Amino acid sequence: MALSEIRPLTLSVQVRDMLRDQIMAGELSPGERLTEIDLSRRLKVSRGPLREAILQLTEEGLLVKKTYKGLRVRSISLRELEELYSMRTTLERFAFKKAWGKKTDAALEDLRARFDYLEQSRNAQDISAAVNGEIHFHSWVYELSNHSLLQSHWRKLVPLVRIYMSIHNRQHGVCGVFMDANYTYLNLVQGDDLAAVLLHIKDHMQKGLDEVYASLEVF
Amino acid sequence: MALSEIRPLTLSVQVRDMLRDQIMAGELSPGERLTEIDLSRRLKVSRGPLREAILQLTEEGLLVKKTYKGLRVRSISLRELEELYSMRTTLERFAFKKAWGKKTDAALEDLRARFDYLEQSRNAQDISAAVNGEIHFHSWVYELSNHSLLQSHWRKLVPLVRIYMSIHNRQHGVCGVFMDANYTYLNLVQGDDLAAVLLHIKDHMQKGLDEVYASLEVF
DNA sequence: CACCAATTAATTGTTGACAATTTTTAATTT
DNA sequence: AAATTAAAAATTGTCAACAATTAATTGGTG
Repeated sequence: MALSEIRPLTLSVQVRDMLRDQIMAGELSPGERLTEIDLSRRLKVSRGPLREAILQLTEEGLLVKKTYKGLRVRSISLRELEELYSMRTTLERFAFKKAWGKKTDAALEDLRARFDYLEQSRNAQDISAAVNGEIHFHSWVYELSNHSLLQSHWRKLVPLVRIYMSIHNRQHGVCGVFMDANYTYLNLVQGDDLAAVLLHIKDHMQKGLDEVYASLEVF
Repeated sequence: MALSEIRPLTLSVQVRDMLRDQIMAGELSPGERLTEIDLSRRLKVSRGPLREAILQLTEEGLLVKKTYKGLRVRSISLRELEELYSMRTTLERFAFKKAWGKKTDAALEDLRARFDYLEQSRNAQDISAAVNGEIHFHSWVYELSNHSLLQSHWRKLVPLVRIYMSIHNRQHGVCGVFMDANYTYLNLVQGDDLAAVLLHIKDHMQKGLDEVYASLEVF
């Protein structure tokens, strides 16, 4: 078994992860103005590592920064929503093309396990766990593709996906038609028809987009 | 005319751009170990903004950082090369699907201008300008697609593309079969057959990959 | 001479103070 | 009272010193 090297947890990565969680949990609302001084006081950390954390979250698209002006939690627009879904469709279809030849029994067993975890979290009404589960479920194909550049682009997308999912879940509750689509997804992937999977992804994404569109009408 | 807001040039962005240029010009060779102290002395800047610059270049994939261990200029592998080209194929085909309906005479005129600039730079044997020109030429479709998320993923890819191009050019000189492919590309884009463009991109990328593969044999 | 341990040096991570810039407040004028 | 300007407070950007960790050196031992 290959041990992955562990590195010391620097403050800046701890702060980064902490802030990311808070943003995705909605404790810092979209559009909200943040100040470094306040954050450093609340997190009990000096501004050096805090600024490094902020810089990374800015690159991830969770924060927006303007020189000498300040810092805001990213707010979302319908346009960005549409872009996110079309981008994800493209990458996920590409991932399946790359991964299809690498399917093994063990890999499929892994996917079923991820599905079970997701189902469990949704049944337990645990929003945070459900979002994590959904991400983990859909990460499967990216990992199987064994394409590290593609994986890094998927990781770049994940924070946005999480934001949108948490919005969706807050509006609709954790139970929804999403789960049916995931079930179809699981069955198709276990089958032999790559084209059907690719088609389903397109439909599934479109359905998700329509749902969140409807949620946002309220705003 | 809409004026784009200008922001003060902070040290960290100046340092970031400076370092990126040096890496892409090959003045800092792949695999080379860098120390913050040395860099801060040479750039006459304290380590604060330097570290922010380093962090960003790390996110871009130009540098590799390990906690408490140090910093290296990213080195490249054949595997990463293959990944880069397949990723770029996927994104560029997606961009064309999005952009195809937005083609106008003005946009095509713009593309021709980018082609002319590229041709000029190559004829002048100016490697740096040629790489810039190639990037600018291929950025056209991403800009036309009007898909900002896609554009940000393309920007994420650009630094790697530049590295590979500069390697290619150093081995082959600035004149090569690339230019023929670009000419075909230009003509196809001016035509009406989207499918032909998509197919050409796949072929073009494969050709570029094969060429660079051959270059790397020497190593 | 090779090998190991302890010590020293060098490097990265963190901190608090200071400078540059922006925002807010207060005073002044019309 | 509204608008303008000047002072101040607050915030972001930068710096230099200190702590934590790693790499290099030295000295001893078989």
